[in-house]
Amino acid sequence: MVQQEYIHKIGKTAELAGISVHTLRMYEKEGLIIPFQKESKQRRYSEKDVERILCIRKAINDDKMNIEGIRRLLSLIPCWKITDCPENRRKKCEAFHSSSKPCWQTDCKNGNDCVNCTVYRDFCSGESVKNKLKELLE
Amino acid sequence: MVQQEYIHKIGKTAELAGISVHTLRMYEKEGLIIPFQKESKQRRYSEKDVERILCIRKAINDDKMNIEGIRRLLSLIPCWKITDCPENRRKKCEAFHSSSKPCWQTDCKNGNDCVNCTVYRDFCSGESVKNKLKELLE
DNA sequence: AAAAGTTGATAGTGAATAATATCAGGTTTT
DNA sequence: AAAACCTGATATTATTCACTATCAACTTTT
Repeated sequence: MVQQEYIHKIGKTAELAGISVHTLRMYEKEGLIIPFQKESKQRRYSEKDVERILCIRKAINDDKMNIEGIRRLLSLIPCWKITDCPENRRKKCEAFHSSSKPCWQTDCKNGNDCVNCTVYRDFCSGESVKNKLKELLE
Repeated sequence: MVQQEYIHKIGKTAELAGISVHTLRMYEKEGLIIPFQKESKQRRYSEKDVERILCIRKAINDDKMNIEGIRRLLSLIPCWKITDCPENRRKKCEAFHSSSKPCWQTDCKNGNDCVNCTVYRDFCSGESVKNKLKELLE
């Protein structure tokens, strides 16, 4: 369905983002990005993914945050509110309780594919999270 | 009024927190803590301040966040909602717009003394911020 | 008057971090 | 069949980070 947006292979993506392939896989292991993966396990990235990677690099290189800090900041995204996660599901959901991992690194009980989930897709910086809070808190 | 709780001088506080006096002043310059200051400019710390310092040290030593990350995480506290900051005041307030500095490091238009403000006092970790978000988002 | 505090420098240290590189053995894509 | 990918190591690098230490000149507390 949305698969056609995932056009870049990892080598091209790394080139576009100005980093090495290894670093890209590292960001993934650290929970900062989720690529689309084909059945063959090969990764594919969209233009939006490239933007996200650049956003993360900005946080690291310009803002001087470390990866742990970025991950914990993203862990504050109120996924339960954004996805309207019902109370009984929240209770059991690691994502709701954790402040050390973003929801897409947990056992999120919302059946969505995180790659296409708005909670993952729409946030990569403190600014984007804060803006969402302003919206949600009226 | 609340001044009697600020009982420790900087040397004693550093000792209680297990760090050097210099590091304590560094945390202050970095925007992580605000000590009470007498007219003579000498700093005084409460027991709660000591706890806050230990909380910050936990984030650094155990969680491996860096100071920039902690500051930016604290910048997400929805001060405007907590203090019921009216719309016209928000507009002009740096704290409302910034995601790089906590409100107590900005020109917050709420006339409160930040040392005694709940926005400063009640939050020192991602967990405490997330818990507040849960409360405010119903 | 001595001890502890103040601001504002400057310098140094050890550990951690982000990132690159490379190897191996295998699979997928082109 | 060659190029690019995969997982999973290991090693190395340069930089940054948090922190300590020390100096100076001055002020406050005890």
